Amino acid sequence: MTGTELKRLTKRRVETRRRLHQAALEEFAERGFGVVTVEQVCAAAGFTRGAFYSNFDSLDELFLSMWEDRSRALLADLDEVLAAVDPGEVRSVRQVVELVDRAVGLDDAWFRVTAEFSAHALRDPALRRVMAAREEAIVAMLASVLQSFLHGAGRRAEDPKVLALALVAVHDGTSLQCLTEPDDPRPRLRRLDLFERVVFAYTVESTGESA
Amino acid sequence: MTGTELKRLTKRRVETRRRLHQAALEEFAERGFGVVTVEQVCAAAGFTRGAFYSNFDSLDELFLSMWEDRSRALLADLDEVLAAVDPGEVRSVRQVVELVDRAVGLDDAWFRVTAEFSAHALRDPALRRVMAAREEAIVAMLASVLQSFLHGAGRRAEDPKVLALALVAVHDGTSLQCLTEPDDPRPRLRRLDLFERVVFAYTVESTGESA
DNA sequence: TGTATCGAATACACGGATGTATCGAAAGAG
DNA sequence: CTCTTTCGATACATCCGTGTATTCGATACA
Repeated sequence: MTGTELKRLTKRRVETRRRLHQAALEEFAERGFGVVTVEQVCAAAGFTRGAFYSNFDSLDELFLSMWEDRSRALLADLDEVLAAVDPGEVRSVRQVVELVDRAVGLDDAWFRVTAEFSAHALRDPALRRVMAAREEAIVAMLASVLQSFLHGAGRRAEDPKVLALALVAVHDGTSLQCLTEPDDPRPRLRRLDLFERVVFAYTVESTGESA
Repeated sequence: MTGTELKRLTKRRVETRRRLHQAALEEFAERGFGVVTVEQVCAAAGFTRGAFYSNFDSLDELFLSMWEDRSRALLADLDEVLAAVDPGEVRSVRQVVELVDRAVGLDDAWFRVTAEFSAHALRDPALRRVMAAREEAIVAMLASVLQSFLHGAGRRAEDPKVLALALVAVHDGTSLQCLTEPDDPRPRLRRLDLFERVVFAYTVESTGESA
């Protein structure tokens, strides 16, 4: 695996990469990138380094690949879950907030890994672009789904994207607070409350229908 | 420097530690913890590793020491700056927000280093406590100073600490957005806007005086 | 000024992670 | 079923960072 030459993605290869991704996620979450060695990831995946070097050039590449992959998967999941909701059943802003919060979830391992990814991205323009692209995708999805949910709650966002950006920022900031005090339920409650107030702050009453 | 034995802090020692702290901040911000070696930090500080091992046990210890030290210094600065403001001159929420935002600033290097510190803290209970303590100090300071500023703007927070916690979360989340797109001024503007709306969302009109 | 302590420089030994080159087994094509 | 290709395992050479033990200069103190 040298340079940018594309290897054919046979079934075996795909499976190997999948297991390495998974192992990388676990190891990086548990011990942290920069501490974990190639060999540790391989061991956790049940391989030797031969498999690794046949699939990736460096730990950095594996990290990026893993993060992008899982990032996509999570976004797709979120999209699916929210698409399955009947917008007609949403009656209040509080409901919207709880719905989205539940759908997003709060995965400790993933947040840890993402925190480190962010830290790296702040130093690497290429990674920054990756992060920016992902955020844009989230914002776009949120914006559209929020608008349809808020309709049922009798509200309308003036600029859905700005609202979505605000919610993402709040999500990031409060996640850190939640996971810094993992045994304390209060940050979770404050988070929901803040979500709700922000939604109100960026929406107006939508004249027309609603409860 | 083995174990927890306390070396007497002579002038020379203090100066050496200061330079190592400074060099660590720069190197970690530039290249990232986990990539930087002991030797690189020492070189950046104009020392060899002898000085390092005479003052610290490991890079981790230096990182923690440096972060705590600077963290304290920044908080003290912030306190000083805000204490110098005449609360009587604050007339609007917008002014409060801009004041605090200006005082906090947005130091790229410091944010990078803190991002990595957070990532580590999510894995290490001892570091988590350090972070929590610092957050508490910030919140306490913000809460008190906000209350006095808001008074001039004709508003009053029901629970100043909750407001402060919300603002800290918003600050963290939006900082990431700002530094992810360093050349785009819009995140900065959105940030101020979000601050302002959150302040309104967590305060009520204070009957009595004000403009 | 002489002496003792302190602190940073230097030298060295060790471990361990990386990446490559080679081999053998398993999967896939005809 | 055979032949070919692919891919992971193994072995090896190399490099680099660490931490310690020792030295030597500087600084404080009497």
